[in-house]
Amino acid sequence: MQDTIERPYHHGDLRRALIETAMAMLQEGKGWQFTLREVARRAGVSHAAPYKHFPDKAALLTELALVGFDRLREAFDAAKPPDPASVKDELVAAARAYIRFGTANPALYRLMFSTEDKASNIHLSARALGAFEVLTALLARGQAAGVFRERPVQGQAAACWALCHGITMLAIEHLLLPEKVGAGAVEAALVTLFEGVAQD
Amino acid sequence: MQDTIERPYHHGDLRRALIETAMAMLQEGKGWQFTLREVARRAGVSHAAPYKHFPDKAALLTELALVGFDRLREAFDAAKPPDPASVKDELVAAARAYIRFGTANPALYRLMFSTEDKASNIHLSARALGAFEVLTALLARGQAAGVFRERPVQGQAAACWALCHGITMLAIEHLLLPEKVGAGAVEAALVTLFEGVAQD
DNA sequence: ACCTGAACACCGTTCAAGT
DNA sequence: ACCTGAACACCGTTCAAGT
Repeated sequence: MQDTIERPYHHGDLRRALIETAMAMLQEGKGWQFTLREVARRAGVSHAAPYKHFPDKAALLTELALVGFDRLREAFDAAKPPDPASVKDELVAAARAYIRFGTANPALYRLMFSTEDKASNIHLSARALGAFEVLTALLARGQAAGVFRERPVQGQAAACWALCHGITMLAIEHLLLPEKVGAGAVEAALVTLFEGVAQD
Repeated sequence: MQDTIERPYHHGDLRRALIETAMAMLQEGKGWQFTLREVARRAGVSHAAPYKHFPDKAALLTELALVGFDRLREAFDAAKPPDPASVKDELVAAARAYIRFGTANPALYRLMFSTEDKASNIHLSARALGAFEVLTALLARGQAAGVFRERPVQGQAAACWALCHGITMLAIEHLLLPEKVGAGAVEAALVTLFEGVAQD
């Protein structure tokens, strides 16, 4: 939106500005291959300034991924159906929210789930697995209610996560095009998943 | 294995040598971020020589991905159960072979399914969707035999593909660690998938 | 405490020139 | 036809020096 911001010698909050600028560039197209030097340029500082706030580019990417996981959680919360809802509806809503988040933010989603270009994935896996635990809790409730098949929850959760992750990734890479894979492939895939999870 | 090969001014088959060297470097660790200059170095030619065989680095990456799809198909063929086998066994074998291929060749698999760093994905999507068609044929046979639920095959195939792709990707990124997600999460996830596909 | 400017060791890519 | 060497316009990262 805005171009270089006018500022004094000291940028008020350069760290935040760098994150925001980098996030904008990430979404803009070329993925995480944006240039640290251009981030600095857009933020209106010298190309060396970012190194006072991040040890290297990988650290900035990690920061972006963490923001991504926060936003994913917000998307979940926003998608949660109003209170008296069946577990099944909750699962459906969560799955749809997940896929929508990923396809709406392809570069960010890819970054969140790729280790090869980021620093210590320890915080990242922590957040990813946080979401995973919400999922297992949901499935456990469904099993207790007799709505879902009684299977080891971890495996059931892995199936749900993997299917949603897979759909999201394939959609991002334009491999679920309707003319090849059929219109509504996403919806249909979810049906098969739910038939595997739900009690007959 | 071997270091720089001795050769005369004209490398016998530089194109093939470049592909092989690049593939080795891809597998070696740092993913597709290997350097074209180092590929040339290892192949024993100047850093400009590759440009006589590939327009740019993206083209070489595309070539590697194509080789990857060929190898995936070979893995499928090798995993196909001996002739008098149930469709169900065929599906199980194919799924396991798929996941094993991906986890055994993480960098290659990632490359095969990421558009952002490669040139024209048209040949690539063609090969990916070729595998997809094998899958739909398999599912159609299963439906005809009354073993699988009667659902639009494209959607059922999308579910199978997405789940396997998701498991593979998550495993590659070390997010299916047994201590977090439970031992045998992969097997368990496949069970849930098959329960969604198979007729009760 | 925070930022700059010059410098280092690299890239990918191009192109005239060599064999 | 195939390859080299120098050159261009970049990177990420470092570090002494400025404010």
